[in-house]
Formats: sequence, C-alpha cells, structure tokens
Amino acid sequence: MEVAVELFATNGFEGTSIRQLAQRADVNIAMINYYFGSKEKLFETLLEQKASYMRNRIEAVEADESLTEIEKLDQIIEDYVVRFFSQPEFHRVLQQELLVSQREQLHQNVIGLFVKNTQNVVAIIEKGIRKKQFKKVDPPFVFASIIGTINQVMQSKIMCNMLLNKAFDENPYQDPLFKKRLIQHLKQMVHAQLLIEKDI
Amino acid sequence: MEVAVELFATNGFEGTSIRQLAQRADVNIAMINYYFGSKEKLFETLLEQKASYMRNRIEAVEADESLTEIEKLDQIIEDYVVRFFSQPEFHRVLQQELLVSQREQLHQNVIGLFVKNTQNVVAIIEKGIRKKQFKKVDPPFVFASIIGTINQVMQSKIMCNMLLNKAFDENPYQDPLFKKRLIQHLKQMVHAQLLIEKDI
DNA sequence: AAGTTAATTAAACGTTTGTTTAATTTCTGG
DNA sequence: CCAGAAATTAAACAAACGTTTAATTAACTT
Repeated sequence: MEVAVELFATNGFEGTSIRQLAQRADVNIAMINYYFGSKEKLFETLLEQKASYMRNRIEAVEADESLTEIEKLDQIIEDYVVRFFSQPEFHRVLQQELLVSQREQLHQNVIGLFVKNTQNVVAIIEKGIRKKQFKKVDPPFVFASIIGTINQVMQSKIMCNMLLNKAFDENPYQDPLFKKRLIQHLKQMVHAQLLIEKDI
Repeated sequence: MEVAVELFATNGFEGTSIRQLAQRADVNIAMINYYFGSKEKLFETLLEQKASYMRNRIEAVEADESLTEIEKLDQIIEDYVVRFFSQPEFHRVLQQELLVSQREQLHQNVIGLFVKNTQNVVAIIEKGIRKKQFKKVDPPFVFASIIGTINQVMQSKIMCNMLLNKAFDENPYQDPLFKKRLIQHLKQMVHAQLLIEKDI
C-alpha cells in the first residue's frame, strides 16, 4: 500500500498498472488480487484507511470549548498543513480523485468527507460572526481559500522550487521553513480577512 | 477536440480511450492518429492551443500604467474567474496535468506557464509593497491563495452544490451569482490582506 | 509427522489499449 | 471528366491491461 500511494500520486490510478505495483513492492502480481480482490478495491482500502484522520481532528478542535473561534481556525490551519506535509503523496491522490469522476462511488465518498469538514469550519466562522468577533465574510469561501492554498502549494514539487528559487531536485515538503512560511501566510490571511480591528 | 476536453476532464487522460473519443465525436478511430499523430499529440495540441490565453491577459494588465497595483490585482482576479468559469472542463484537465507527472515534457510545460503567471503577479505585489501601498506579505503565497481558491471551487460541481445548498444536478459554473460571490470574496480577501488602513 | 489450510508462484485468460495497414471513397485542379 | 491527392473506412496489429487458474510451497494444527 505504501508503493500504491507513491505510484498513484505520480501516475494516477489508471496510469498505474498492477504489474508496476507488484514489481515495485516486490510481490507477485496475483497477490494483489488475492489480498485486495481487485485494483479498485485496493484503492478504496487505501483511501478509507487514511481519509478519516482529518475528520476526527477537526471535530475535536470544534468541540474544544477552551479555544476562541480564531484560535480554533489557527489550530485547524496548523493541523491541515502538518497533515498534508507529512503525507504529500496521499493528498495528491485524494485531489486526483476529487478531480476525476470515473469511479462514481469513490468520488462521492471523498466529496462527502470533504463537505463534512467544510461544514464544521463554516460553523466555527459563523459562530465568530454571530459573536461579532469576525467580519461578515462568506464562510464556505473562506474555507475554500485555506484548503485551496494548501492544495495549490502541494500540487507540484517542481513548481514550489521554482517559486522559491530553490534547486530543481529539492523537496520543499521536507523543509520546515517552507512549512512555517505557509502557516504564517495562512494565519495572516485569515486574521486580516476575519478579525475586526478594535483599537481605534 | 471539444469532445477531448470533455472526456479528459471527467475521466482523465489515461482514463479516456481513443475509441471513446472517436465514438463521441462521431469519427473513425483512425482519424485521430491521422490528424494528430497520436493520442498524446492530441493532448499537447489541446493544451497549447488554450493555455497561452491567460498569459497574454496578465501581461497586458501588468503593463497597463493607468492602473494602480490594487486595481491590477482586482482585474486579474476578475479575468481568472471569468476565464475559468467559461471553460471549467479545460481547467480541470490542466489541474490534472499539474497533479500527474507521467508525461514529463508536458508536465514541465504546464508548470512553466504557471510559474510565469505567478512571477508577473508577484512583481505587481512587490511593487505595491515598495510603494508602501501594501502590507509586507508573502507575494507568491498570496497568488497561491487566489488561484488555489478558484481551483478549489472548480474542482467539483457536486461539492459546490453541496456547499451552497443547491440541487444536486445544477451547474454552479453557469450561475452568475455564484461567480459574483467568488469574485467578491477574492477581492475582499486580497484587500484585507494587502491594503494598509490609512484612515486612523 | 501427517493432514489441512494459507500463501505464493508462473502461466494463461480474455479484453482493451493505441496504432497501423491497405482498401475505398471523396475531393480537387487542369 | 478524369488523373492524383486527400480523406475516410474497416480490419488487423502487437502490446499491455486486470484477472483467474492450477500447481507448488509454506505455515499451522492436532
């Protein structure tokens, strides 16, 4: 399954053959169907196993009553970035599945998961607006900007390196400074957009 | 080629067969190779034909000296959204190619194009910072947020409908109100993030 | 240690893939 | 109107695909 994430991430699902997988994982071709049933089942297993993690994190943050609304958002931003950076290949696979709608059922599942996350974050923002701590923004779009920024940055290693004038073959996702910069940007963005300046 | 954009967008490049293409376009299978040489050449032709458009628009805006920096950014936001909304399928194809790096040369080309656009926008933001009109932000990330937000929203029709409580089968990209809302959000975001409040 | 189950293998299965061939039809210029 | 080029076709091509089979090896169980 490690090999599967890796290959699906760079070649896509249909772009990866069972023979490639078997060779890279150093197992017999038939074993994949023996253990997973089919190539598609392997893919489903892979997604199900990993995709539920962020759900739990976000729900925990939302339920935490010791945090203010802006602190919750800050925490979610950090969680997302840390999570994405720790498994960049997997999230590339997720993004592809959102983009391509060939396997309908799986596509729907991924979307469903994503929508739930959105609703949680939207709820936090709306609460902040009701409490008059936040400006009257467009909550689902604010979340789209947070997650969209991260996705954009995670889309291509080469692009990141070019943008930041780094060497061609470096891995920006292993660079703690890069991570820090992204988090800082996101927080600054959300703060500027949401917080009402009270010191006038 | 119209059919190709459509099918590549929903099924991906490797997920679309020449036979599918031929059938939907109502032509003989052999004609695709006769006119384009190969499936991959067809894809290249498709990308090259459409991808250069945004380049020219952005360069024109950057060169326009009648506009202030923030007006330039506003204009670019509007251009991007209008362009993406007018050809949502094509931009899904572009995103896929950014995500998947199986066809190295093509992948590089798409990235190259994107990086140039980024550099132009970054130049505008940096100019605004030098002129003390903008806060000291992280320019490439600001652009990543703009383009990432749009991509996020363009990623899945179904997701958009869910987020905005619309019917399952509606097309949000044809809804002028949706477009307006996205533009407004982006401008508000960029303004809040960049502009220095001078009225104290 | 024998008997049963599970794991692993190489080979073959039928499809589907992108591409090419060779024959035929359509178009075009003199 | 008719040669020659261009466009279009159905059929065939080899290669690659996901999956299955049947045989062999390894691992348990009593």
